[in-house]
Amino acid sequence: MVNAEKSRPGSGLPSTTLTLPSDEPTAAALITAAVEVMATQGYHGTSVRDIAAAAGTSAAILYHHFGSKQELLAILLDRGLDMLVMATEQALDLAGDDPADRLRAIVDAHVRMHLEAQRESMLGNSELRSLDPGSLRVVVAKRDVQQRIFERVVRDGVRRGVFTAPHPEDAARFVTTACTAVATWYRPDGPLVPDEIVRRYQEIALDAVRYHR
Amino acid sequence: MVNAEKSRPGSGLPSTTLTLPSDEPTAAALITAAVEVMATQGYHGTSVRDIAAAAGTSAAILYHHFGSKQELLAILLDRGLDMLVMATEQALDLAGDDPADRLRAIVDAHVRMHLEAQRESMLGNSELRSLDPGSLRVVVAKRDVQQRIFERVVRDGVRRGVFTAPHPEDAARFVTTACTAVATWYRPDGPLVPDEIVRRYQEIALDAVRYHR
Amino acid sequence: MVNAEKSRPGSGLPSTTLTLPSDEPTAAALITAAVEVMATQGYHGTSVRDIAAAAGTSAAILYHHFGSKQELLAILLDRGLDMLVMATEQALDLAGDDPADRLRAIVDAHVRMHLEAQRESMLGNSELRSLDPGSLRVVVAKRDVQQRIFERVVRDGVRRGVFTAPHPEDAARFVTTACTAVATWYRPDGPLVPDEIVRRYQEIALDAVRYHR
Amino acid sequence: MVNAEKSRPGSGLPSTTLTLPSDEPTAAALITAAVEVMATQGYHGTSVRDIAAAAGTSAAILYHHFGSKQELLAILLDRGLDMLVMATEQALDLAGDDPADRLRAIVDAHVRMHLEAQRESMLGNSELRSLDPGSLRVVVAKRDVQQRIFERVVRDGVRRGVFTAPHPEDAARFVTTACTAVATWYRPDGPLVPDEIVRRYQEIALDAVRYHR
DNA sequence: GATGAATGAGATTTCATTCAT
DNA sequence: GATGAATGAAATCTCATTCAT
Repeated sequence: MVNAEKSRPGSGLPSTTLTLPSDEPTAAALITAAVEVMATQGYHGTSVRDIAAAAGTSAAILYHHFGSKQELLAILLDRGLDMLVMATEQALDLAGDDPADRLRAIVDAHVRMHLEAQRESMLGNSELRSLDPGSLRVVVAKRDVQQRIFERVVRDGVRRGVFTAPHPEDAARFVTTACTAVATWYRPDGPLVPDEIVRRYQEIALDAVRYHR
Repeated sequence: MVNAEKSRPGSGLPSTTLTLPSDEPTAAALITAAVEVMATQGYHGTSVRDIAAAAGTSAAILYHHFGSKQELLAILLDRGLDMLVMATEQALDLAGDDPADRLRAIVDAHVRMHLEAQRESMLGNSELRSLDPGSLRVVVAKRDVQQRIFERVVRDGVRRGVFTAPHPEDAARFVTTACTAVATWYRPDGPLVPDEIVRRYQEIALDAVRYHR
Repeated sequence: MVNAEKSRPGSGLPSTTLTLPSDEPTAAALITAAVEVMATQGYHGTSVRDIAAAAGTSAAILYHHFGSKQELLAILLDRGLDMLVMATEQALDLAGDDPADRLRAIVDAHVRMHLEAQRESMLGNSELRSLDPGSLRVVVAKRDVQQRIFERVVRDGVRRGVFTAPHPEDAARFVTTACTAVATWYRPDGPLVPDEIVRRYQEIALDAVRYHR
Repeated sequence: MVNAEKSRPGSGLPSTTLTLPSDEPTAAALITAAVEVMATQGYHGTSVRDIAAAAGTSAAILYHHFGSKQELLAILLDRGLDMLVMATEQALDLAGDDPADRLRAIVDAHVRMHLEAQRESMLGNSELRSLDPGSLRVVVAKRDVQQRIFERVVRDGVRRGVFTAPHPEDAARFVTTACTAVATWYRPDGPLVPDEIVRRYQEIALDAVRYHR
C-alpha cells in the first residue's frame, strides 16, 4: 500500500520537482488516472472501474495498491497539498527580506501550482466533502498551514509599514482565495500565459494589501 | 436561495424580491431538500431517495415534479444564478453614479448572496460538471453575465479615472472570485458577521482596482 | 419490509398451522427459497442471486423486502424457532397431567418439527455463527426457552417421583439434542416413517429420564 | 485435534497417540489456523487469506502445502474423523468384556473428543456440505464406521441380555447424536468439568439402552 | 395525485488462484 | 522455497427510473 507520508529523509533531491513519482509505477499511474477522471466527473461520479480503465489496469489491481477508493482520494489530496505547501515555503526561503518580494514569491508559487495542477486544485476545492473524517482533518490542517503562510507574510509587511491593509487577515484570505480560483477559469488556450497571469496577480495582490509603490 | 427565509438586516432591498416561491409547495420542498443534501454529499453522492426523504416525500413523487435528477439540479443552479444576477443588477440600479459606490454595491450583493446561500454557492462551484451540456450552456452563460457586470463596473471606473488598475479585467476576476469564495470559509459562528465581512471586502475590492481615496 | 414480530393479536386462527405465509407472497417465496438453498450451501455459500433465482425473482427485489441478506437469515431462523416453541407449548397444553404423557408430547412436537422442517433445523444448527450479535441474542434466547421447557417437564416428573434421573438437567439436554439431531440423519426414503421415529424416540427419552413402567 | 496440546487428566490413555503432528510445521500451523477460523466463520465465510493470516504466513504459501482450500478442508475433516475413530476403537480395546463397561468406554472416548476438539466437531457437523463429492464419500464412510461401533456395542449388550432396548439401532443413534452434541453447548467456563460430563453421559447412555443395574 | 413494488444496470469490494521473480 | 503483484469472476448492495393500482 502506498503511504504518502513515507518521506525520503536525507534525500538531497531538490523538491522543486513537482511530480513525486511513486516507487510503484502502477500506483502512480492509478493516482494520475484518478486525478484526471475525478476532476472531470467528481469523486462519486467516478467509478473504480473508470479509474482503472484510465490507468490501463483492472479494478482489482487498484485494491492491491490502495485500501479503498476513499484512501486513494485521501492520498491524492494529501500529496497535492504537500506539494503546494512545500513549493510555497521554498519560494519564501529564496525570496529575501522585502515584504513585497515575499508576497510576490508566494503568489507566484500558489498561482503557478494551481495553474499547473489545475485538476488536483479542483478536486481539492470540491471533494473535501467526500473524505472520511480522519483524512479530512489532515487535509484541512495542511490547508490551514498554507493560509497561515499568507497571513504571516501580509502581517509582517503591515508590521514593518510596507503594507497598510487595515485588516491583514481578511486581505490575506482575499488574496489566497482569488489565487486559488485561477484553476476554475484558466484555459491553456486562453489569452494569457501562466507567466503573465502570475505577474498580474502579483501586482493585484500587492494592491489588495495596500503596498505603496 | 429558494425560500430563503432570512431577511437581510441592514440591506435596504425588499427581500420579497429574492424569494421565488414555487407555486407547488412540494416542488419547493424538494428543491430546498436537494440543495441541503447535495451540498453535503455532492450530486452523484446523493440519491433521489435521499432528496425525497429530506423533503418528507417519496422518490416517486419527485418524478411527478421533475423529469429527472439532472433536471432538478439544472433548475436548482439556474434559479440560484438568476437570483444572484437579479440581486446584483438591482443593487446596481440603486447605486447612483459614483464608480466606488457602484463597486461597493455589487460586492455587497455578491458577497451577501454567497453568505446567505452558502450551499447553493458550493453546488454552483462544484457541480457544473454534473450538468447535461444544454443546461451547462445556460448556466455558464448566466455566470458570464455576472462576471461581465463586475468587468463593466471596473472598466467604467478606470475610464473615468477613478480606478487605475492596469488590467481591469484581471482585477475584476480577482475580485469576483474572492467574493465568491466567501462561501467556502464562512461559518455562521465565526468572528465576523456578514455585514462586517461585506464592509471589509468592499474596501479590499476598491484597493484591488486601485481606487485612490 | 417484513418484520417477523408482527404477531396477529386476537387472531383466532389455530397456530397449529405450521406454515405462516406472509401477507406478501414475494417475501414468502424468498424466505422459502432461502431456506432451501441455504440449507444446502450454507449462508456464505449462498449468494443473494441464488436465493432470488430460486424464488423466481431478481436480487434487487430481495432488497425491496429485506434490508440485507443477514436480515433475511435472522427472520428465517427467528420464525423457525417461534414455530418450534409454539408447537411445543401447544403440545404441552393438550398433554394432560401425567409426566410421562407430557414428555411424550414435547418429544413428539420437537422431533416432528425437526423432521418436517429439516432444512430450517440444519440452518439453525450451523448458521447461528452467521448472525449479527443482536439477532443472535434473540435466537439464542428462544432456543433457551425450548430447552427450559424440556428441563421443566423432566424436573417436574422427578419431583413427583415418576422419573428418577439423578441429573434432570443433563438428561433433558441429552434428550433435546438427540431429538434435534433427527434432522441430520433422517431421509424421507429411509426405513422409518416419522410417526415411527417419534414413537421410538418417546420411549428412549422416557428411558433416559428413568421412567419406570 | 491436530496439535491438541491439552493432556487429558484422569484418562489412562497416552495422549501422544492423539496428536498427529504433521512432518511440516507450516502445514500443521495452517490446519490449526483453518480449524480455528473456519469454526467461527464457516468454510465459505473464511478466506484463504484469513487462514494464512491466522497461521502467520501468506496465502501463496498455503498453495505450496495444499492444492486448494477444498483440499485443506477435506484433510482437516478426514484427520479429525480418523482420530475420533481411532480413539474410540482404542478405548474399546482396553475396555474388557462387560457390555456396560464397553458402552461407558466409547461414550468416554466420543464425548471427550468432542469436548476437546469442539471446533473440529462443529466443522464436521456443518461443513460436510462444502466438501467435493469424493471427499464427502470418504468422510461419510468414516462417520458411519463410528456409528457402527456404537450400534455393535449396543446390539452385543442386547444379545447378551444386559441391555433390553427394544430398538438397539435407534437407541445407539440417540446416544451417539446426544454425545456428539456436547460440542454445541459445552463452554470451558461452564459448571461441569469434562470428567463430570463424561460420567453423567455414561449413565444416561446406559439408561437409554435399558441397562438394569 | 400518490404510492409501493419492481427492475436492470452498475457500484464497491473480495475471492481463490496463478505466476514471475 | 517463498513472495508480492496480478486477475477475472463474482459477491453484496444501491441506483434512477417506471408502472399498476
